[in-house]
Amino acid sequence: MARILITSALPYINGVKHLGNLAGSMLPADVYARFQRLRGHDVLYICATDEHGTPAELAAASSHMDVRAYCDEQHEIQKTAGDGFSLSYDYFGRTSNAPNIELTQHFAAVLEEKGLIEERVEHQVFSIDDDRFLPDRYVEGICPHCGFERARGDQCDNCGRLLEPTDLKEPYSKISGSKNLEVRETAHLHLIQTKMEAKIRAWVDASTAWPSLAKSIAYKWLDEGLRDRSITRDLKWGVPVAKDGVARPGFETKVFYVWFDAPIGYIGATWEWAEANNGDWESWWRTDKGADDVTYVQFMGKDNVAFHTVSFPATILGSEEPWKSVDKLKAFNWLTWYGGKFSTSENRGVFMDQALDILPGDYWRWYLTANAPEGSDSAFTWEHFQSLINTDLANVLGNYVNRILRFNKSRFEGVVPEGGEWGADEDWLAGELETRLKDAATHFEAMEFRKAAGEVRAIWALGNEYLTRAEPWTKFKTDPAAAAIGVRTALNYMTVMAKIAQPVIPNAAATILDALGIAEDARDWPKGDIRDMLTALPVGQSVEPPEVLFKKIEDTDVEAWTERFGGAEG
RNA sequence: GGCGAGGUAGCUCAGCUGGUUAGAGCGCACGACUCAUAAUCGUGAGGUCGAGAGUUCAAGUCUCUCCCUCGCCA
Repeated sequence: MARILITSALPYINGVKHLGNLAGSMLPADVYARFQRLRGHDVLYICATDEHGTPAELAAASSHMDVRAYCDEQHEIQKTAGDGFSLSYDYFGRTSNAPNIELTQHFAAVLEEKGLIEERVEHQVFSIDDDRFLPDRYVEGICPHCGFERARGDQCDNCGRLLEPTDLKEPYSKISGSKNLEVRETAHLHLIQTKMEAKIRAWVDASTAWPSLAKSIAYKWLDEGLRDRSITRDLKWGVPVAKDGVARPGFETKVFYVWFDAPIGYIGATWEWAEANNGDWESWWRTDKGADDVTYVQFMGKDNVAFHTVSFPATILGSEEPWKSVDKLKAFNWLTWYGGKFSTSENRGVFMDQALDILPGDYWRWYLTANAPEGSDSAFTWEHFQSLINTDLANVLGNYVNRILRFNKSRFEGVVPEGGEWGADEDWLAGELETRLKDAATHFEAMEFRKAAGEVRAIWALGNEYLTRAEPWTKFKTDPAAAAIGVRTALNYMTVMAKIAQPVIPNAAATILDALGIAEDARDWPKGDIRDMLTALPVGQSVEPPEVLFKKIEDTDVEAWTERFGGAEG
């Protein structure tokens, strides 16, 4: 039994995530976690909301809420949405909670001891009316180069030149529009990443279990040269710049910058899990305290790769403490909406809560796994969604369950029938299943989700092929015993179909296993002798057809959803 | 504008370090079957791999140029 630590990129607190976010980190992490649990491994799947930073403050302000209260509310909303998709976090924590605050302050202190943090004075724009320092991109004004009127403080959208906020003519606050600004000196802590470059490069070189997408992004950053980056901000909402409860002199009104404390949240959330479950978080994160046998797997979208391959490692490696660092890293491309990006304002795309309004989580889980944006960006379309759901879930899987259970009910009184001899058809089925089962496990293990889903689908289809060969409905007329072996094998096969479906569509799989009377503790990934697998159900056991597993998506549904959420014309 | 990703059957995508008749699923056509959610099973027709040039005995798979799409910086 291996110990596997799994984290999904932390969703930002600001609003419910859309399907692309789900597809690119939380869902595949969950599928992988479920698969590894079924394999009997000791899995810890951790996620959390990333709560600090200016966007959270502004969103709270526009909702006329205290930031903490806003985050409390949003955290619950995201937790609920995750539950709706059956995301099986062992813990869904918060970067604003005490463990993360303590850890963030700890890392800052240790990094400073190692000479990797320096205090430097910067000039930043302060908005008197907003009563706050403005991040560069929240200052706008006229570009000194091209005269564009809404240039940002970091760069001009029109001519593309990089700018400093102080370059802008007639600058104003993007937050309030106020022109009552001034430049103030403010000291900030900087992480001296330049000193870490060689160490990080060596670490990246040594990381073999990363896909090319992750490696190339990491090298791109390293090749361009790391920069020393500010890790504090003049904000109220965040991890206080303090040590042992005492604020650093001159930093009483400053907090750590969100990019520094967010990834530490993986560890913080594990600590939260430990407190809630009487667990030992250090045995997962400290290689000197038992984590040396842990395999750590991270899931993220491609926008997050640099933070996980360079920035966060700078923190971890820089501390020179025995922290666990990532072993396997799975990065996803974008799920696009008809080839373009999801957009709230333009009514393009579906958000997690809306998706659940329409259909249960399993439908989405199947589509997003079978169509995961692994090798390249992948386009969501209603038409594609409709065809995958109807074919794979309703017709191939759902109909199989229905046809065989109903046939069994009308011909064999709804119990696993007795009689008949294992024959050539059963040998054929067992042979096919043996290879496909291995392939499916291999693909799940390798985190190749499209291929894994494809193999699962192939195994489902195999059930229908077997029935075509066995044709119990024909044999029943002349030789009920011959029909019985067909039905009995088909029922046993259904247990395999459902068990391997569990990582992707856990609820539907549970419904099927319930119908077959499979005990909760007997639902692990199928293993052992194939023939045993296909003869395990006790003869005489009652099996009842469940309600329709998956309803079909009608053309009228697609029309209505296109109208509501956008589509080809959106 | 800079950077990145990509352009492979009607659609969504696979194609590792170049090498037999370029693959899958969906869709489509035809056939079979009738237990089942008009479901299922079988067979088949569809691409010369964005365009051009080059390297090579051999290129979708390497090089260059161009066109287009998408994303990030914004």
